[in-house]
Amino acid sequence: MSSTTPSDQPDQPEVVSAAKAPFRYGAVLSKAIESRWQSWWSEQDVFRTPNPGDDDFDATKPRFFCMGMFPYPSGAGLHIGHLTNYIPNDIVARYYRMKGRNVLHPMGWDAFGLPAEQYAIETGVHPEETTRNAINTFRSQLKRFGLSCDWSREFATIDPDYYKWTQWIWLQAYRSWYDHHEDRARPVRELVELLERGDYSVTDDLEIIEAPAREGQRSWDDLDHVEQRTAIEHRRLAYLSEQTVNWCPKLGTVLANEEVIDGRSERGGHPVHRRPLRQWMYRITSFADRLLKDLGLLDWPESTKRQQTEWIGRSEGAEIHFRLEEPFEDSLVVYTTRPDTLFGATFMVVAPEHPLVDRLMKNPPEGVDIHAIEAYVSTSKDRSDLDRRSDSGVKTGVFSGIHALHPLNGEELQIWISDYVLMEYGHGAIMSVPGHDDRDHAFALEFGLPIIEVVRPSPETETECYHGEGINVNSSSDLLSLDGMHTAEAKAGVIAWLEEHGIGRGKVNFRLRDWLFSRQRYWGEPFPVVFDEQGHHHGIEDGSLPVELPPLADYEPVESSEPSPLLSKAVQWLETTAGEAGVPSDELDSAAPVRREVNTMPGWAGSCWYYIRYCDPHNTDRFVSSEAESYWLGPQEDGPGGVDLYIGGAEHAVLHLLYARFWHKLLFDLGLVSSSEPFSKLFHQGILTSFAYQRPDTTLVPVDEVEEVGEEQWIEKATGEAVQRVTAKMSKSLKNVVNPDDVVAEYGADTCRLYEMYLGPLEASKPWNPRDIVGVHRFLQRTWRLAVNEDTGELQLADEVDEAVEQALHRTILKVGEDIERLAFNTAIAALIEFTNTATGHGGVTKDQLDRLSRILSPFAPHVAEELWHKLGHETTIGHATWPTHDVELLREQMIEMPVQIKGRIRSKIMVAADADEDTLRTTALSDERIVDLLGDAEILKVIVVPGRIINIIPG
RNA sequence: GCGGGCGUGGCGGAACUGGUAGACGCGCUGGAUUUAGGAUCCAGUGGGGCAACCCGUAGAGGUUCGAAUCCUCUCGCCCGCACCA
Repeated sequence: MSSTTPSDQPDQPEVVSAAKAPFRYGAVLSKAIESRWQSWWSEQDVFRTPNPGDDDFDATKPRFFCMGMFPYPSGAGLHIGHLTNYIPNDIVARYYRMKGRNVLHPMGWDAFGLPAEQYAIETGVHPEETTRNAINTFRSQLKRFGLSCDWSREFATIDPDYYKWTQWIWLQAYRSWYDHHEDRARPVRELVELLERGDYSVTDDLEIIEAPAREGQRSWDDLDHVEQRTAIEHRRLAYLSEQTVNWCPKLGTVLANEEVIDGRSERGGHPVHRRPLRQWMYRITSFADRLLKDLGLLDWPESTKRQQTEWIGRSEGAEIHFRLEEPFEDSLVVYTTRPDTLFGATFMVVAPEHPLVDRLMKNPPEGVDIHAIEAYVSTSKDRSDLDRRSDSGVKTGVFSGIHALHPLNGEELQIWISDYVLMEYGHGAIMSVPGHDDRDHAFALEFGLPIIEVVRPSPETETECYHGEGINVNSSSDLLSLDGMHTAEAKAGVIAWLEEHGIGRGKVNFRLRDWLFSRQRYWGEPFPVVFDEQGHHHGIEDGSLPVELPPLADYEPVESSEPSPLLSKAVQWLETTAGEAGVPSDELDSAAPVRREVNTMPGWAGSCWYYIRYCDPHNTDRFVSSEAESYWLGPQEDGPGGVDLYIGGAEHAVLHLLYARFWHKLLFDLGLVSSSEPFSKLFHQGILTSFAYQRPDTTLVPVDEVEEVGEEQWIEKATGEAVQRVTAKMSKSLKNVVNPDDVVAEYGADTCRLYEMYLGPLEASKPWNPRDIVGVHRFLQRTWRLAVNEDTGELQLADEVDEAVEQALHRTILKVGEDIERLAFNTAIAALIEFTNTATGHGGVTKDQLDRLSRILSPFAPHVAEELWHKLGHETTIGHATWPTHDVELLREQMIEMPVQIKGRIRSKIMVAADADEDTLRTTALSDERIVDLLGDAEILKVIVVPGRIINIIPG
């Protein structure tokens, strides 16, 4: 590394008021220091991280890969909340670098997606341009904070060099299937081999089964080309499917389940309607069990693991076949988690979308009131999810006119149609047990259906609608008796009986659904797939990637009830030939006309694997080299591998964080990455709030519409009414967003970094109070003054080591290191402040002490630390200095003060040798003057001695 | 409704596996210095009391020699899920 050091003196401050102390640490000086070192770091490429294979790579060092969730560059620019993500990362990165690790600390941009497109529509400027501008703004704002990122690894998800591989990964899924025997994803060609060999076979419905063909079943070779295609389609991990989807007319696109909250779009809060549509899906459900199980390997916040657990929603129960009455020959299949309550099933309910309902309407049996059914089905179709949810608990429904037979007692059970049963879960049909399920209970009461009690908490206790486990009653027939059994036993009993009679089986169910992956928007990755004239899809060969997003002048969505992908406007682009598009020649003749897929990928696509690309961002041959991948992401002794520390907002708990895990597992199965999980340790930073003003009716008033009229008193300008100051999440509409540039201008970046970390625990939501910033600024000022003469700018240091200062420094080195490792930056900074105060009171620090102090300060305030470091004569960056060591011996105090309690109340304090044994402590405490006085001649029953902690005397 | 988390000075927050509650910062009070300061330095700062001492970690109980920390109930706030059978 070059030793060129910029001039030792900062630019001469210009402000008159500073004339008295031109080298006092303040806005002017901090700015000079910060810009000097920022340019030096960047010119000298100080934080470039060598990769395995590079000349300057040191393979003996352990790695540390830490990153924040990359920002979505918006037109509004960086705000203070972004920094709660990137500053902690930078502190940790700088710390581990000093502790001798190879630190990978990159930055990039999440740049495709809806908000950028909407912003472009609002401003009339193309998203490519607005997004590039926003990236430039974000980059320079972030650099102003002195982040020690390796900027040479920067990329954006909209770079064709990047999304080429996003498309490539999608193709890996498209070309894979899930082997449930081996519990892993495998290439489709291996599935074809299994079918060709006859190990696997195909049913008449073209479903692949993992067993050889049975007598009379057609073999793979007997199927025609289209049939073979269809069979494979049923297995691809990226597949086209006609599904009921969440269509948001306002956003002009469909949305994934994860993006719909309470029937509204997660972004914008627009109503979402359910409608059938043919869309690209990801078979994430195949990974459900592993996504759930492997949470156990992760050092993640419990709340996030819980959210993913609930989202995946594993439940154990049974599938039960109820025979339909004559003339139907088949049965109605239901899923239940309480097979033990089978004797309590008094009717059945199917969802309005259930196939049985269709059959009834097409071919109504005698006596069925078809009009009522049609009316009900059509009403529920029009109702959104939001309307369907009956908060009041009132249930709607209609009798289908037909019955099913209870498998155990032969009773005829009415089959009802109601939208409280969801087609998407289980089989879209339930057995209703109104005695033990609230919803069934409400339905039974509404429509006067029978209720039977079959479980009691104890044999004597009758209850109204008991959901818990207990003892079975009223559960006997000629075929089976469960009476007197406990719930677990009864469940097992029913399942065993069902399996024995072939009318049901134990079954594990998941709430997780497959991931709807297409969007009808412009600003996203195009799918690397085309359709031939028969409508069959063909993946694009690797060599023809990326499929570049065509420039489109008119990307305004048409608000309509019919989804219409914007890319269908790019007529030139979408009509092409197989050869032009890159369809393998053994699939289609190169001259064959094809149409490109006009849907685009959702905003989540690019963020599903960007951490992998950071390891090797400029690779043109592979998405990542295996050397780089296994070094930076490979498994470690203490975890599954992946990013060592990932910091980001909790709002991504079941979106990005679940999707990325899914992609990673897919890549892992295909041997493309070496770890089974992407992020071994995850941390959520808390939200920053700031002052907002509230009317008496609790509505909030924008900050600039409020005037301060006295101490702690504010009025709304427009009305003159008093408003109350509260803290609220920063938002554009409340105009209470803090711009980091303003803080930097007033105090400098080091102060801003320090303040933001000093506010409180990283994970907590905390209020931003500008009044408090001055505290940490003063700390930097005092630390500076501790070592630098404010008139001359020269170092002024103590000659003699003061033992108290030396000991305090060792204690601080230890404390700061420990606190950084547990991400407790607020207490680390408090320790630094304490040290500076101690040193100030003891005549300052020596040169050697300043050397160590600047090193432990440097992760937090890198610029001022770098300045001090160079003043000490160092010529390379402090960022690569080693972390100072602490002497354990020195930390051990000779004499310590110990509290002495009588009956748990502190009555005195004694000075004792730190290593005094229990007897000595007891004797010293009992002979303490005050203790003797207070005890008088009372008998002493007991003395509790906790060495180093406390002595507690219990008199009689 | 279900699940989870959190309630500590005027404010932000400290307090390791139960062991001196209030570290550190803001604010406030007094003093020093300065032509002046929203600068700096020193001292003080949970409440009550002259004091010994008493009371204090949302509230009420409990366990313990000892509880902010563990247990039970109540209240308040925040987050997640929400007809998933």
